[in-house]
Amino acid sequence: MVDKEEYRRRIILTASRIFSHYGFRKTTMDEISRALNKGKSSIYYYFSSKEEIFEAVVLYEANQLRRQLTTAIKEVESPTEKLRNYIFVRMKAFAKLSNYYNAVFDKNLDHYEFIEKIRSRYDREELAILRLLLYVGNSRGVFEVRESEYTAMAILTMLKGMEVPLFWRRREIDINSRLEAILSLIFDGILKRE
Amino acid sequence: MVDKEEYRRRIILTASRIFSHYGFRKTTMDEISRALNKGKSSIYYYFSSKEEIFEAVVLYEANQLRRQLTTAIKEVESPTEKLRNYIFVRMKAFAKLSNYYNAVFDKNLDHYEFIEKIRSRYDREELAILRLLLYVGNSRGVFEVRESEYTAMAILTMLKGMEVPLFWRRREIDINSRLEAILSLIFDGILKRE
DNA sequence: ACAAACATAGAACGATCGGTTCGGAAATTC
DNA sequence: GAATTTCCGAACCGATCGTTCTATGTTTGT
Repeated sequence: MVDKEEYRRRIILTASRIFSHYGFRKTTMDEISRALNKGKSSIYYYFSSKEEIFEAVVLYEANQLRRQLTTAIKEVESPTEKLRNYIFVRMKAFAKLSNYYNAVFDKNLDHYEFIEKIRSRYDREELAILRLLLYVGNSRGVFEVRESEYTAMAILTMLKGMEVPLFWRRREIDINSRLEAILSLIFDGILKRE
Repeated sequence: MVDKEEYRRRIILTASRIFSHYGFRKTTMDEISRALNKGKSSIYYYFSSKEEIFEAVVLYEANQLRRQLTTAIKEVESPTEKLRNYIFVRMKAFAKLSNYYNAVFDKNLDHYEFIEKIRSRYDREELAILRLLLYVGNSRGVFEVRESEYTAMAILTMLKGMEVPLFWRRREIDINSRLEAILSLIFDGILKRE
């Protein structure tokens, strides 16, 4: 292999697929290596442990989500639609981002530290984005928000509140209608009534 | 618990859900019992081993499929639609019936005997149904088949041939278009051209 | 009320599994 | 052809998992 970094990427992609299906615990190094047509011990040349692979996978997926979110915002113009897109993409993504939850809810995996680190960094980013969206909408006269910081936090709290039940409920319809409900709630409390 | 048989059923249902997600090997007795809010060893009062549970699950799902197929045939009138329905339901069901394949393709599970038994019985049933469909279509002048027995076997062989790749390919579109292709092939070779 | 049966579960056990290490063999680079 | 990179089989060992055993609670029949 010419580029070591490229091969690490391949491992991350493959491991991600298996992790997302079986979770951290049930995924074995043997499976990962077999999926890559390599010997089990060869993986250790690129990653020093199974956990390190998992960390890389979670980080990778977090970055994926970040990109999805920013493009979703840029896609539309009006602040209303930006916020709407943001929430939709976020929720849909989290519904798929099962690795994350497999790890968080696997009580036997008590090494959350790095996940907590990613999560808290992520929270700050999300908060900043939401505040920006609110601020722009405010100055354009579309929103009417006094304290953008706390409103952003309130919205984020709502979104987070939706994450856990999202994990249990399977029906797509349910997710969509719940999203619509949340959205209409947020907008009715936010939109300037003329 | 009043009815022991009822509780066996509950175990089968729960185990089926877990097996179909994780496969035979990765599913632990502990998980099954936890999902039932019971102690691990309590399960052994109803089933004598993990394999016995799995056998019951496979049998249960096979019966489920049988029912689906017969109702799918009864739903429509014309022989063409009957055959069409039959093949569609069969393929869709097999795509979902992952337990079966998890077992068959898990090379470490070398106790196929009971699966082979179910399978061969199933083959005979399917063959009989297909022959009947062809026979009825024939006598109604919709099909033109000389040897319904061998034609039925040929169709069954085609269907079986589709099962394995079905297991690897993920895209729904692909399955559908392949199904259509198979169907049009079968019908063009079967339908009486006037 | 009290056996007999039914139902449950905690503890322990032996076998297997699975993550990791290590030494060295291929393959590639210089 | 030496040096470096990449790969892997074998082995280690702690954890895991299916199963058994024993004991305790719970229902049923009389």
